[in-house]
Amino acid sequence: MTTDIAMRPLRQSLPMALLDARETAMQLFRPLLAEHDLTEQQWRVLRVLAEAEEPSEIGPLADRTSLLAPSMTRILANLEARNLVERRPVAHDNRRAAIALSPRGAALVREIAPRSESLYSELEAAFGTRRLERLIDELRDLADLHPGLDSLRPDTS
Amino acid sequence: MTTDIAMRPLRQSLPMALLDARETAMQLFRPLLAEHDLTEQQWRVLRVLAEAEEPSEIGPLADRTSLLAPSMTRILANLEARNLVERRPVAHDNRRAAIALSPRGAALVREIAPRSESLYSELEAAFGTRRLERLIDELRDLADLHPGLDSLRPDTS
DNA sequence: CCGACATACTTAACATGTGTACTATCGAGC
DNA sequence: GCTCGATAGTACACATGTTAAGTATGTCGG
Repeated sequence: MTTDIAMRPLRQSLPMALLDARETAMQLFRPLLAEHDLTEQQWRVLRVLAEAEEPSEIGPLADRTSLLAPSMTRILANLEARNLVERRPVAHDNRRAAIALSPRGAALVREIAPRSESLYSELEAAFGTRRLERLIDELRDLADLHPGLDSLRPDTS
Repeated sequence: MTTDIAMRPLRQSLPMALLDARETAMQLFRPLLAEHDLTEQQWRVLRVLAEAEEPSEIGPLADRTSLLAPSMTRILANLEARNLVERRPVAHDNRRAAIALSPRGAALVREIAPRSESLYSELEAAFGTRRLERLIDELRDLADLHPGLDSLRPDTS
């Protein structure tokens, strides 16, 4: 045939398996977030701010939410406009800005969090709590390969 | 504190672990695709068409690539404009269209595929071939929960 | 036939992903 | 104080994700 390539079937590739698994998991949570007009990413930001319990600068916030800086800029503009977060200056450095949950944002987190945890429990029940734990450990190990994999890329000088 | 929510740390949540793992894996492949001005999604489409060896209708193509129909419409418009795929009518049904790899698209797949497989092998070497295999199996099982999880969602009638 | 319903896309609107470029500020030397 | 390089964040451009609405065609009962 014209093509005749020896390549792994797409279904057996890791990136595709990760994508499909994630999509399955998120379908469980998306309706809950949609009730409050939150995207998955907006919810991640609110969650991290709630965990932090104190204002976070934008860079570290992007790291902890696994969002890129340009996305973070837009998301914060959105959340700020809805009065869910507040932006504050940082002492002695006018480049930086710190973000804190507003009272309204904190209230929203308090409302959603228990329902989110409840859905998560059902996921654990369906897949197995221990099994899910082990799966997450494996995924974390894989994600931690990141620095090592860099050296395999062709453009590494 | 104002917030004081009992919620799983974001780092230990399955969706976040899946996201981070996927990002790590994709960083390995993105430079290769970028050399040919292909996005990850465009590459998935080309790959599936190459696997199929015959024209695929748009719906099934969207399923096999895990892309949504609106994304597929835009991606196909792009690939068609670059002469990488061709659109053909389907007999006896003018709603449908079939998509096939063009000669140029097939050549591109032949060029990229071996290098992609080579990178994948390095990933296997770094994480462990058997271990990666088991991980993918677990992810597939998780993705297959999908129909079962639907019944847990609040809007199920 | 024909009109209600279903099917296969497509379009539209808004949000995020991704790479690049830009601005403002900061810090270290001089 | 000034300059150069680094850092924090933003702006831009294009592609995709996600949901809802729209369009064309097909199918089936009456």
